[in-house]
Amino acid sequence: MSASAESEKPKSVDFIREKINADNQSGLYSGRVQTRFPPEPNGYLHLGHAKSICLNFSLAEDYDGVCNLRFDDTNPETEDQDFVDGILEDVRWLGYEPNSVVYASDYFEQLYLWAESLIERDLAYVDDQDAETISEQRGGFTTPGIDSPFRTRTPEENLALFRGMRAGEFADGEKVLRAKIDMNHENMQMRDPVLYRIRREHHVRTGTDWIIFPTYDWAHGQSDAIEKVTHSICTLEFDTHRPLYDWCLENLELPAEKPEQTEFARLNLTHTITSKRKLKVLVEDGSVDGWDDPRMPTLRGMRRRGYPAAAIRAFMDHIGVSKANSVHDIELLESFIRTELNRVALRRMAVLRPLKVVITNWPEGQSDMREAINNPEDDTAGTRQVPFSGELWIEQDDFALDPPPKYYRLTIGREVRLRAGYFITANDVVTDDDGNVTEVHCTYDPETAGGQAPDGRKVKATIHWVSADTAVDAEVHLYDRLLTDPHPGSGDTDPLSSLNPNSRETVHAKLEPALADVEPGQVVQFERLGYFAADIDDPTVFHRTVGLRDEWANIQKRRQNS
RNA sequence: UGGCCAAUAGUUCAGUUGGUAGAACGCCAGAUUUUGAUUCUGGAGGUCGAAGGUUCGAUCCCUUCUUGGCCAACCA
Repeated sequence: MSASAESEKPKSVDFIREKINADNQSGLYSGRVQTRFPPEPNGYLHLGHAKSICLNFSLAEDYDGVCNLRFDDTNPETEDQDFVDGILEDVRWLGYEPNSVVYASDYFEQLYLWAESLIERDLAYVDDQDAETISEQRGGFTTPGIDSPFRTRTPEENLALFRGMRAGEFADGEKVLRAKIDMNHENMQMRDPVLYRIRREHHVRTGTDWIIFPTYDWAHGQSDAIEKVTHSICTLEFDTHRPLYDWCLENLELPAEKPEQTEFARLNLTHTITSKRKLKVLVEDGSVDGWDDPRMPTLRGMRRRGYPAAAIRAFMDHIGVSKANSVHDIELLESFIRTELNRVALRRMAVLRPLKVVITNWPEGQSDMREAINNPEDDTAGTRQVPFSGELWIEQDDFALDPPPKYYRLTIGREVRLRAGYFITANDVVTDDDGNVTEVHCTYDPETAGGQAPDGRKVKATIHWVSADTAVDAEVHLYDRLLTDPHPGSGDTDPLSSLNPNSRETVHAKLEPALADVEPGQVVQFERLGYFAADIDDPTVFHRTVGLRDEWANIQKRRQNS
């Protein structure tokens, strides 16, 4: 996974690497490259975070640098230990080991001291007004702000008040510390932003030690500086915070060269939302089974679904980084999933919608073992024995009484191959009262054991099957897009309004016996159907990770459209 | 409404220190195939958002416009 291994042809350099190269050239950080992934532990990680993780960690790898995982735990209201644990687990699952795991809350004392030094230099003041008033005074894009009546307090007064805030002399919300910058600044972020607020809330790590908490703007750049981060990568919406990021750092004594913030466009995918708030709604209203539901774009959801971490990394590497807002097609991600799984997944046979086949010339009561290849892409995967008998399950789709044009599969009078088995010819059917086929009667050719005819005759189709007497029953979940709208939330619609009521279909499948032994979480290919992941908790349940490319489906679609 | 960011095949991105463009995915066709998969080969598909300007020459530089995104939380 190292940069040198996969960059045979000179890969074009993105704007972030361009900047790093320039910084290395100028010696700004003496060649050091340090990044960080800074999630707030208030939810589980999703695809959007994955882009940031891959970017930050691969930057560190490429430049022989360092990347930390830093929990931005500055707001005790929403944060939770479960999220801290879950995030660390997810980062490791994605394939990255942080240089160290750190917390913004580790720096609360330093941050506090720095705030006092700001006050001493008359660069910050305590404001007694409430949030609403402060917001009103901030003005608008075209109207200037208004100075707070408390803006002129002396440093001595402010220092005493700020210490009182820390000591618990004031109620929550009664006072805040604000930077003293410019209430007329064209950038709203610079109109005396709030640096500290009082919040008597239990903090996951500091408990009740602190009742004043730094805001993002006061904590983030300084945390970067304390850790000696060189390149602080964040998403586009923080670009207007950059002047504030710089202002804070320029007014403090730093332990190293000042880090610099660079913004990139976040990842958007068709049919997908990556808003933590919206995902939470889905979890809470029961639209999905939880944060790790296989339909969720969370890392836990994708893991349960069977998405290989390597495929997610390859996808992120492929889409690259830019400053252009973009919506990637989820099919592109899926193609990376298929490419990876095609390489590594064991082939097995499973029938999702079973139709009984009786082989009328099969010797009564005899059973047979067929040898099947485990993975044609990987010789070392070997073969396995699959039991065969006179009663089989095949896919309902693989038999047609009245076949459409170009249908290659089984129909009356036609011979097809059972994969790794025999050639069979359909002769007759049994139907129920409604005329549905419930059983197909076939004859097999004993000469075609293994799937080859000695006389060299060919068949058009090879279909999969499972012997009825040894079949393993399983519940299989088939997934469709969670949201039918390719661009959920566009044009002021509610992103969740296109929730697909049929995003999960459960079928009762028949599996070959070898599938009773899969490991929890293991992904296998059900031949001709797709890739399926054994559930992490209950490996008798399978989730369809992604289907195979399906030329037959395209043919039918085209026929329908014409 | 002010500021910032962006605009190149159907989609997402490369690219050209200014000489009219490439990849991946998708689509189509052929070959191979005991998965209608994989693999391989080929193909279709672009007035490089618009209008002006600078230049021998602009997709690239400049101006204006258009379109989209973000920003006015004691969230991050």
